[in-house]
Amino acid sequence: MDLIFHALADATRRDIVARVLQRPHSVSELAAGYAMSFAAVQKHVAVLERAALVSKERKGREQLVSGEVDTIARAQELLRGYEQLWRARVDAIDALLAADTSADTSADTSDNSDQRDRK
Amino acid sequence: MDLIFHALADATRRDIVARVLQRPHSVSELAAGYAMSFAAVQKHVAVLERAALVSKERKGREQLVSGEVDTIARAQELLRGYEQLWRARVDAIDALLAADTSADTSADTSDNSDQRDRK
DNA sequence: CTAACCTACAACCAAATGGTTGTAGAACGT
DNA sequence: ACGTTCTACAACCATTTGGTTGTAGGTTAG
Repeated sequence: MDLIFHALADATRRDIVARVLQRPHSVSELAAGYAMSFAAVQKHVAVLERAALVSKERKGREQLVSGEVDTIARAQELLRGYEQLWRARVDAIDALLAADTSADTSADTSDNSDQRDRK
Repeated sequence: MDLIFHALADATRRDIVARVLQRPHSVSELAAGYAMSFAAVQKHVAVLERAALVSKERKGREQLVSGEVDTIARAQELLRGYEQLWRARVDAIDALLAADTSADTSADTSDNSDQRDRK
């Protein structure tokens, strides 16, 4: 997972991912689009490949680079999990507030409010 | 965006994010959970703060660190955009295949296939 | 006031990153 | 067979990163 996010933490690499998701590109085809040496682009592709965000496939003398959407989905699910953690916290606060505003009708509300701060 | 993904490319920092999304923690409270010095955890928090993934708020002599869910949502949307690019490509291929199998009925299908490889 | 605690920041160090150039091997066109 | 093209990899360099220790400033407790 470290590899995935590290690979995405660079604008050039994100641009490469966006390109090869639309259609496979050869390495030199990709390199032509950036103001840096061929070897530099090659290294960026290697970083993406190490993170399984792209895959290379020999096609004659050139190497076709394609995007791996499954890996992107995995990263997305992790972020979604974080959002869920946050949502659970907000829901707990809301429940607490709701119990507070209707405290005059029910006698004791402390019996069901202690399962939210469990570690 | 570089800052966000770079900040998430470390297991310790991701763990910190998960913790403070559930409830705010002080820096020393966070540092107690990891096998490294206080200053190291402080640096990790600084990286997360620079990426706007967490925010600090003075509370007496300690500093409360909270998670910023909006920034997480922004990163998630970027990944979702990548998935959309991929999906558009697959749809185009499907359309191409569908046109291919029914090619004997329609004469030419190449007139509307040139707006997808624009830069 | 003094001691203990939480935080901030600087200096330092080993290792990784992001770029360069150069060399070398395969595959293709003529 | 030969030159060109595409790719891989090594060596090198400047900068950043992730960790350490040490010092110093505020804030709370006694």
